[in-house]
Amino acid sequence: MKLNELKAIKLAELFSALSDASRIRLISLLLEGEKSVRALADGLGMTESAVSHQLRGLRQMHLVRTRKSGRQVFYSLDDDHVSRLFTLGLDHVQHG
Amino acid sequence: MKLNELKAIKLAELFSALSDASRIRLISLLLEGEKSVRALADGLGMTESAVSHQLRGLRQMHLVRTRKSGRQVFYSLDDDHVSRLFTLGLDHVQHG
DNA sequence: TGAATATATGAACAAGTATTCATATGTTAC
DNA sequence: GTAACATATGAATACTTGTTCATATATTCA
Repeated sequence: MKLNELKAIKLAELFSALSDASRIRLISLLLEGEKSVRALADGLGMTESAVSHQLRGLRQMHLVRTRKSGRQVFYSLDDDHVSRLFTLGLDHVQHG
Repeated sequence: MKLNELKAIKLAELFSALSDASRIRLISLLLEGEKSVRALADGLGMTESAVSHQLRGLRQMHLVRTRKSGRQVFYSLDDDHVSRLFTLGLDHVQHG
Protein backbone atom coordinates (compact mmCIF):
# COMPACT_ATOMS: atom_id res chain seq x y z
CA MET A 1 0.00 0.00 0.00
CA LYS A 2 3.08 2.25 0.37
CA LEU A 3 1.65 4.87 2.66
CA ASN A 4 3.72 7.93 3.34
CA GLU A 5 3.79 9.59 6.74
CA LEU A 6 1.63 12.55 5.72
CA LYS A 7 -1.17 10.36 4.43
CA ALA A 8 -0.94 8.16 7.49
CA ILE A 9 -1.42 11.23 9.66
CA LYS A 10 -4.34 12.46 7.57
CA LEU A 11 -5.99 9.09 7.72
CA ALA A 12 -5.44 8.85 11.47
CA GLU A 13 -6.99 12.31 11.86
CA LEU A 14 -10.03 11.21 9.91
CA PHE A 15 -10.55 8.19 12.13
CA SER A 16 -9.83 10.30 15.22
CA ALA A 17 -12.79 12.43 14.26
CA LEU A 18 -14.92 9.30 14.56
CA SER A 19 -13.23 7.97 17.68
CA ASP A 20 -15.54 9.41 20.32
CA ALA A 21 -18.96 8.14 21.35
CA SER A 22 -20.44 11.65 21.47
CA ARG A 23 -19.36 12.35 17.91
CA ILE A 24 -20.60 8.95 16.76
CA ARG A 25 -24.00 9.75 18.24
CA LEU A 26 -23.92 13.19 16.62
CA ILE A 27 -23.33 11.56 13.28
CA SER A 28 -26.04 9.00 13.88
CA LEU A 29 -28.47 11.87 14.46
CA LEU A 30 -27.28 13.61 11.32
CA LEU A 31 -27.94 10.46 9.32
CA GLU A 32 -31.62 11.37 9.78
CA GLY A 33 -31.07 14.72 8.13
CA GLU A 34 -29.80 18.19 8.96
CA LYS A 35 -30.25 19.50 12.48
CA SER A 36 -29.54 22.67 14.44
CA VAL A 37 -26.96 22.77 17.21
CA ARG A 38 -29.72 22.99 19.78
CA ALA A 39 -31.57 20.00 18.31
CA LEU A 40 -28.35 17.99 18.43
CA ALA A 41 -27.61 19.08 21.98
CA ASP A 42 -31.14 18.20 23.08
CA GLY A 43 -31.01 14.88 21.26
CA LEU A 44 -27.82 13.87 23.03
CA GLY A 45 -28.33 15.48 26.42
CA MET A 46 -25.20 17.56 25.98
CA THR A 47 -24.64 21.27 26.41
CA GLU A 48 -24.64 23.38 23.27
CA SER A 49 -21.07 24.36 24.03
CA ALA A 50 -19.84 20.79 24.12
CA VAL A 51 -21.71 20.00 20.93
CA SER A 52 -20.34 23.08 19.23
CA HIS A 53 -16.81 22.13 20.17
CA GLN A 54 -17.30 18.65 18.73
CA LEU A 55 -18.93 19.92 15.57
CA ARG A 56 -15.94 22.11 15.01
CA GLY A 57 -13.71 19.06 14.77
CA LEU A 58 -16.10 17.30 12.42
CA ARG A 59 -16.26 20.44 10.28
CA GLN A 60 -12.48 20.68 10.06
CA MET A 61 -12.33 17.09 8.85
CA HIS A 62 -15.02 17.88 6.26
CA LEU A 63 -17.34 15.31 7.76
CA VAL A 64 -20.18 17.79 8.26
CA ARG A 65 -21.17 21.02 6.58
CA THR A 66 -23.27 23.92 7.74
CA ARG A 67 -26.15 25.98 6.47
CA LYS A 68 -26.96 29.17 8.23
CA SER A 69 -30.55 30.36 8.52
CA GLY A 70 -31.25 33.34 10.72
CA ARG A 71 -29.53 32.78 14.00
CA GLN A 72 -29.53 29.04 13.65
CA VAL A 73 -26.86 26.87 12.08
CA PHE A 74 -27.96 23.61 10.57
CA TYR A 75 -25.48 20.79 10.33
CA SER A 76 -25.59 17.89 7.92
CA LEU A 77 -23.24 15.14 6.79
CA ASP A 78 -20.81 16.42 4.20
CA ASP A 79 -20.65 13.48 1.79
CA ASP A 80 -21.49 9.82 1.63
CA HIS A 81 -18.05 8.71 2.76
CA VAL A 82 -19.18 9.47 6.27
CA SER A 83 -22.25 7.28 6.24
CA ARG A 84 -20.35 4.54 4.46
CA LEU A 85 -17.60 4.56 7.07
CA PHE A 86 -20.26 4.59 9.75
CA THR A 87 -22.15 1.67 8.25
CA LEU A 88 -19.03 -0.36 7.55
CA GLY A 89 -17.79 0.20 11.09
CA LEU A 90 -21.12 -0.78 12.57
CA ASP A 91 -21.04 -3.91 10.48
CA HIS A 92 -17.67 -4.86 11.93
CA VAL A 93 -18.80 -4.17 15.48
CA GLN A 94 -21.98 -6.19 15.15
CA HIS A 95 -20.63 -9.25 13.41
CA GLY A 96 -16.83 -9.25 13.47
CA MET B 1 -30.22 5.18 12.64
CA LYS B 2 -31.28 4.88 16.35
CA LEU B 3 -27.92 4.10 17.86
CA ASN B 4 -27.84 3.10 21.50
CA GLU B 5 -25.05 4.21 23.79
CA LEU B 6 -23.34 0.82 23.91
CA LYS B 7 -23.08 0.57 20.15
CA ALA B 8 -21.86 4.16 19.96
CA ILE B 9 -19.08 3.29 22.38
CA LYS B 10 -18.15 0.12 20.48
CA LEU B 11 -18.06 2.00 17.22
CA ALA B 12 -15.97 4.78 18.73
CA GLU B 13 -13.56 2.16 20.08
CA LEU B 14 -13.22 0.65 16.64
CA PHE B 15 -12.36 4.00 15.09
CA SER B 16 -10.06 4.79 18.03
CA ALA B 17 -8.05 1.75 17.06
CA LEU B 18 -7.49 3.42 13.70
CA SER B 19 -6.92 6.90 15.06
CA ASP B 20 -3.15 6.86 15.36
CA ALA B 21 -0.62 7.28 12.56
CA SER B 22 1.59 4.48 13.88
CA ARG B 23 -1.29 2.03 13.85
CA ILE B 24 -2.35 3.19 10.40
CA ARG B 25 1.14 2.53 9.12
CA LEU B 26 1.13 -0.87 10.86
CA ILE B 27 -2.06 -1.72 9.05
CA SER B 28 -0.71 -0.45 5.76
CA LEU B 29 2.23 -2.84 6.16
CA LEU B 30 -0.10 -5.70 7.03
CA LEU B 31 -2.05 -5.06 3.84
CA GLU B 32 1.00 -6.57 2.10
CA GLY B 33 0.63 -9.78 4.09
CA GLU B 34 1.48 -11.19 7.49
CA LYS B 35 4.59 -9.94 9.26
CA SER B 36 6.49 -10.60 12.47
CA VAL B 37 6.70 -8.02 15.24
CA ARG B 38 10.33 -7.38 14.40
CA ALA B 39 9.58 -6.92 10.71
CA LEU B 40 6.85 -4.42 11.61
CA ALA B 41 9.13 -2.60 14.04
CA ASP B 42 11.91 -2.42 11.46
CA GLY B 43 9.48 -1.30 8.77
CA LEU B 44 8.24 1.58 10.88
CA GLY B 45 11.40 2.53 12.75
CA MET B 46 9.72 1.86 16.08
CA THR B 47 10.88 -0.25 19.00
CA GLU B 48 9.46 -3.76 19.27
CA SER B 49 7.95 -2.80 22.59
CA ALA B 50 6.02 0.13 21.15
CA VAL B 51 4.82 -2.01 18.26
CA SER B 52 3.80 -4.78 20.60
CA HIS B 53 1.80 -2.35 22.70
CA GLN B 54 -0.01 -1.06 19.63
CA LEU B 55 -0.66 -4.52 18.24
CA ARG B 56 -2.29 -5.42 21.51
CA GLY B 57 -4.94 -2.74 20.94
CA LEU B 58 -5.52 -3.86 17.37
CA ARG B 59 -5.83 -7.45 18.56
CA GLN B 60 -8.40 -6.52 21.18
CA MET B 61 -10.50 -4.81 18.53
CA HIS B 62 -10.21 -7.92 16.32
CA LEU B 63 -8.51 -5.94 13.61
CA VAL B 64 -5.49 -8.23 13.47
CA ARG B 65 -4.91 -11.85 14.33
CA THR B 66 -1.78 -13.79 15.21
CA ARG B 67 -0.07 -16.96 14.17
CA LYS B 68 2.72 -18.28 16.31
CA SER B 69 5.66 -20.06 14.76
CA GLY B 70 8.58 -20.91 16.97
CA ARG B 71 9.48 -17.81 18.91
CA GLN B 72 8.04 -15.48 16.36
CA VAL B 73 4.50 -14.15 16.21
CA PHE B 74 3.14 -13.25 12.82
CA TYR B 75 0.42 -10.67 12.57
CA SER B 76 -2.10 -10.29 9.78
CA LEU B 77 -5.31 -8.38 9.18
CA ASP B 78 -8.26 -10.12 10.75
CA ASP B 79 -10.95 -9.65 8.13
CA ASP B 80 -11.70 -7.53 5.10
CA HIS B 81 -13.58 -4.90 7.10
CA VAL B 82 -10.22 -3.50 8.06
CA SER B 83 -8.93 -3.03 4.54
CA ARG B 84 -12.28 -1.69 3.42
CA LEU B 85 -12.32 0.90 6.20
CA PHE B 86 -8.75 1.76 5.35
CA THR B 87 -9.45 2.16 1.65
CA LEU B 88 -12.65 4.11 2.18
CA GLY B 89 -10.91 6.44 4.62
CA LEU B 90 -8.02 6.97 2.25
CA ASP B 91 -10.51 7.79 -0.46
CA HIS B 92 -12.07 10.48 1.69
CA VAL B 93 -8.71 11.96 2.61
CA GLN B 94 -7.47 12.08 -0.96
CA HIS B 95 -10.53 13.49 -2.66
CA GLY B 96 -13.06 14.80 -0.07
C1' DT C 1 -31.27 51.41 20.76
C1' DG C 2 -31.47 47.20 24.05
C1' DA C 3 -32.90 42.49 25.38
C1' DA C 4 -33.17 37.85 24.11
C1' DT C 5 -31.66 33.92 21.46
C1' DA C 6 -28.33 30.75 18.91
C1' DT C 7 -23.87 29.53 18.26
C1' DA C 8 -18.82 29.85 18.79
C1' DT C 9 -14.56 30.23 21.27
C1' DG C 10 -10.70 30.40 24.89
C1' DA C 11 -8.87 28.82 29.14
C1' DA C 12 -8.58 25.34 32.57
C1' DC C 13 -8.93 20.89 34.43
C1' DA C 14 -9.62 15.86 34.39
C1' DA C 15 -9.20 11.77 32.02
C1' DG C 16 -7.15 9.08 28.46
C1' DT C 17 -3.06 7.58 25.55
C1' DA C 18 1.65 6.58 23.21
C1' DT C 19 6.12 5.88 24.13
C1' DT C 20 10.19 4.50 26.88
C1' DC C 21 12.53 1.66 30.04
C1' DA C 22 12.96 -2.29 32.75
C1' DT C 23 11.52 -6.75 33.33
C1' DA C 24 8.96 -11.09 32.41
C1' DT C 25 7.51 -15.04 29.60
C1' DG C 26 8.23 -18.41 26.26
C1' DT C 27 11.14 -20.69 22.61
C1' DT C 28 15.28 -22.48 20.35
C1' DA C 29 20.11 -23.89 20.28
C1' DC C 30 24.00 -25.51 22.61
C1' DG D 1 20.82 -27.30 32.42
C1' DT D 2 22.33 -22.10 30.32
C1' DA D 3 22.51 -18.47 26.80
C1' DA D 4 20.40 -16.00 23.24
C1' DC D 5 16.35 -14.48 20.98
C1' DA D 6 11.32 -12.84 20.11
C1' DT D 7 7.59 -10.96 22.09
C1' DA D 8 4.73 -9.20 25.89
C1' DT D 9 3.74 -6.44 29.88
C1' DG D 10 3.78 -2.97 33.90
C1' DA D 11 4.98 1.46 35.54
C1' DA D 12 6.19 6.14 34.66
C1' DT D 13 6.05 10.21 32.01
C1' DA D 14 4.73 13.44 28.48
C1' DC D 15 1.24 14.54 25.50
C1' DT D 16 -3.43 14.80 23.80
C1' DT D 17 -8.40 15.39 24.30
C1' DG D 18 -13.43 16.21 26.05
C1' DT D 19 -16.02 18.82 28.95
C1' DT D 20 -17.25 22.90 31.72
C1' DC D 21 -17.52 27.66 32.58
C1' DA D 22 -17.24 32.24 31.21
C1' DT D 23 -17.38 35.20 27.54
C1' DA D 24 -17.80 36.73 22.66
C1' DT D 25 -20.15 37.20 18.18
C1' DA D 26 -24.14 37.46 15.43
C1' DT D 27 -29.08 37.73 14.57
C1' DT D 28 -33.93 38.83 15.58
C1' DC D 29 -37.54 41.31 17.80
C1' DA D 30 -39.51 45.11 20.36
